[in-house]
Amino acid sequence: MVERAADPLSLVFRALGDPTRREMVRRLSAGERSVGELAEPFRMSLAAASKHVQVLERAGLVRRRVEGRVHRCRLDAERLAEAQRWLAHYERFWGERLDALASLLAEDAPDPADAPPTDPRP
Amino acid sequence: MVERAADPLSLVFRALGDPTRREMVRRLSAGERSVGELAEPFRMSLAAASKHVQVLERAGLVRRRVEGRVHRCRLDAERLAEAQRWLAHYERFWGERLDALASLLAEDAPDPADAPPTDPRP
DNA sequence: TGTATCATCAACCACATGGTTGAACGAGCC
DNA sequence: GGCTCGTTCAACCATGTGGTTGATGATACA
Repeated sequence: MVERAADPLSLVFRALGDPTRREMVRRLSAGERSVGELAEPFRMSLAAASKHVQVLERAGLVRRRVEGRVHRCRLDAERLAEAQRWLAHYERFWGERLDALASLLAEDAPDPADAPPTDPRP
Repeated sequence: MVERAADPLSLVFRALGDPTRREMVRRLSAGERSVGELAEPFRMSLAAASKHVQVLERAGLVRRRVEGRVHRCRLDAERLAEAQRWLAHYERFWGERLDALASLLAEDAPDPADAPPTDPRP
């Protein structure tokens, strides 16, 4: 096994595949948090929480600003948006309502082929 | 380490965190496919592809109908929609345009608190 | 009946992941 | 200087993941 390229979209989806990290994202959506603040609600060591933050950071979901000895994290929603755009291609399968939304989106992000995103094959 | 509850949303995001499986989802969006057909584009054994299909199935993204000796798979988009709804709570972070879409959605799925989804804490 | 076909299962391998503890590092503060 | 605080690092452990090969089980077909 080799070739573990880890494309950005996979990193994002995998990062969101853990409830601890989703909760961190949720709390970051209310504003900046230090690593310690992010760790606080969880019954786990600070080191473990720190690793979760690193996963979010490597996925591009979180940016960090070191300020003295505290690391302040904030949400970077661009990757979240990419994940949502990937999912948006399948909206037509769960209702017309969302479909309308998709075409709204298509206006400012004109999608050449209206086909689902062709994720580069491995 | 125990307690690996594997909540549905985590299963969905983790299932989507692999390009092979995303490509399978993309191909399923064009219609039903047998496991063999799903495996065909990939340079991997049928057994490996079959495991990918099982991951999608356990995540609730795929449903399977056994018909003689072939297993016909089709996309079940409901879980995709759940993932998209989770992401939709963060739309306001990447632009007003999508925000409008979110409020459209809010009409038929009135969100009691307009706060981000509070994923049950571990 | 035999034989090919579609798919899974079982065992295995290498590496990733989520957690721990203890040590280390860098900043602030007395 | 020396202490504390916020955070990471390193080593370790158990389990999950993505792949392989070979055997097995049904089903279709000659």
